[in-house]
Amino acid sequence: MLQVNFIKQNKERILKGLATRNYKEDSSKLIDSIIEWDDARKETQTALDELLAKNKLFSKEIGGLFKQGKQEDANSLKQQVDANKVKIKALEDDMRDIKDKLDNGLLQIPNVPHDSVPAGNTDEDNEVYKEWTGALPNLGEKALPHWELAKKYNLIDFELGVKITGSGFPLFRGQGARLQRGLINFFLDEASKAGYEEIVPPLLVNEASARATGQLPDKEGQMYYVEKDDLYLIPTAEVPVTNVYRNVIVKEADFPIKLTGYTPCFRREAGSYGKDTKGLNRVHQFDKVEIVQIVHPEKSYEVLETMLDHVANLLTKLELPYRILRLCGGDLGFTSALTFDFETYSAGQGRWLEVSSVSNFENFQSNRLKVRYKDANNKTQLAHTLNGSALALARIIATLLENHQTPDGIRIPKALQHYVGFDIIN
RNA sequence: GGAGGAGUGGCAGAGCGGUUGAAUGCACUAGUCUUGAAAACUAGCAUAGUGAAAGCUAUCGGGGGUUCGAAUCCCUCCUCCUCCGCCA
Repeated sequence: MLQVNFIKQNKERILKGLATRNYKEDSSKLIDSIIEWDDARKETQTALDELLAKNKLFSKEIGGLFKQGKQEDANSLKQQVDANKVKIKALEDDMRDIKDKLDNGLLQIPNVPHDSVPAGNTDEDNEVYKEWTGALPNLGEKALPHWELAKKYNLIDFELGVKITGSGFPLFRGQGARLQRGLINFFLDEASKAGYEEIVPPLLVNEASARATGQLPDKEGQMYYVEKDDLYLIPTAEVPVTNVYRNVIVKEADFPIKLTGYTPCFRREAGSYGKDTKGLNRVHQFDKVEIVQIVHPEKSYEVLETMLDHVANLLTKLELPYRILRLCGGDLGFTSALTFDFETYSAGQGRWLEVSSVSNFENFQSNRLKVRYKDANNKTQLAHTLNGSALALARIIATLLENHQTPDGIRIPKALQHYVGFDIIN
C-alpha cells in the first residue's frame, strides 16, 4: 500500500500511473477523499491528544489532593475529568471511523507503475523486452503436446489426480516424479549458489501474513481457506518467505537480504475454468522455487536485473527457448511497480507459456509488511522488496517434455541429468 | 483435547493501582583515557502519530472493561512452558 504522504505529494504522478494501469474506478475522487480523511485524522488526533493530556494532568493532581486529604477539591476535579471522558469517547469513535475509511481507501490504490511500464489493457499489450534470437525448435508434424507425452511415457496421470482430489491436481509418477524432484533440487541449488538463503516455510499462513504481502484483500477468492483454523493455503512461497521480515527493522549493512524457498503452491483459479486448462497449463497445485530479496531502495532496480539474469540462466541450462516480456499497466499485479514475465516456447503446442514472473514492489509491499531499516541519519525508512519465480515447475515440465522430445524418447538436458539420475525418458 | 504456570525494551530481568516509557545488568553507538586495543569512566540507545521545534499522545502479547488514575485489578483471545491424553 502507498504511504499517505506519498499520495499527498505525488497526486498527479499517481493518477498518471493509474491511467497506465487502465484503472477503472474514479481514482481522482478516491485520492481526494484519502487526503481529506488523513487531514481529518490528524485534526481529530490533535483534539483527542489535548483532552487526554488534560485528563492525565488532572489525575495527577487528584492523586496529590487525596494525599493531602482535600477530598472536596479532588471530587470537583473528578467531575471535570468525567466531562472530558465523554468527549474523548466521541473523538475515539470518530477516529476509528476515519481510520477505517482511510485504510479501506488506501487498500484500493494499486502500486504506481514504473515509468518504463507501457500503457495497455491485456496481455496482448505486453512489450517484448527480450526476444528469443535463436531458432525455435521445429519438430514437424509428429510433435506431441506434453499431456500426450506424459501419457505415452507414464509420467503424469491426470485422471488419477481427478479421482483422488479433482481436476487440476495432477499426479506425477515414475520418471515424471523423478523429474519433478530433480528440477526442485536443481533450482534450489542454483539459488543457493547465487547467495540466497534456503527457507522451508509453513504452507499455511494466517491472515496477517496474507494481508502483509498483499494477497488479502486483493486475491481473497484465489486462495484455499481452512475455515476451522482461519488459515490460508499459500498461493506462492512469496507469502511465508517475505513474511519472515514482517515488522522487522533490519540493519542497512544486512542488505541485500536474499531468501529462496521451495513450496507447493495452491490456487483456486476461480473464474478461469476452461481457459488454458489442458494438461499442466493451469493447475490448482504446482511446485515452485521462489527467490525473494529485501534491499536498499536505491538498489532495487539494479537487483531486479540480477534476478532476471538468474532466471535466464536457469532456462539456458535447461536448454529452453525463452523470451522476456515487460508487463503493461493493465496486466501488472496490484502490488507491483514493474514486472517481467518469462515465457518458454512450448513446441508441442506452438505457443509461449509463462514460467516466471519477476517483480519489483518498491516500498508498496514493505509498507504493509513494515520491513524497515535505519538510514545514515538514524531515520527509519521502508526497504524495497522484490521476488521472482525461479522457477515454476508445472509449466517447465510441460515445455521440457515438448521441446526435448525425440523419436527415441525425451532427452534430459545435461545440467539436469545428475539431478534426475537418467539422460532420457523412454 | 484436559490441568497448571507464564508473556515487560535487542537480550536478561525488576516493578504488581498514583508523577514509570518503565529500575538494573548485558549488548550496541559515540566520547574520555591509551602508541593501539582491552579495562575503566561519561553520554546516548524502543516504535508510531502530531508538530518547524520544544513538546504532547499512544503502546509493558492482542482486544475489551473497572478506576480520577492501570505494566499493575477484571473479562476475553493469542502465544509459550510443564504435566496428562492422542498421534505422523
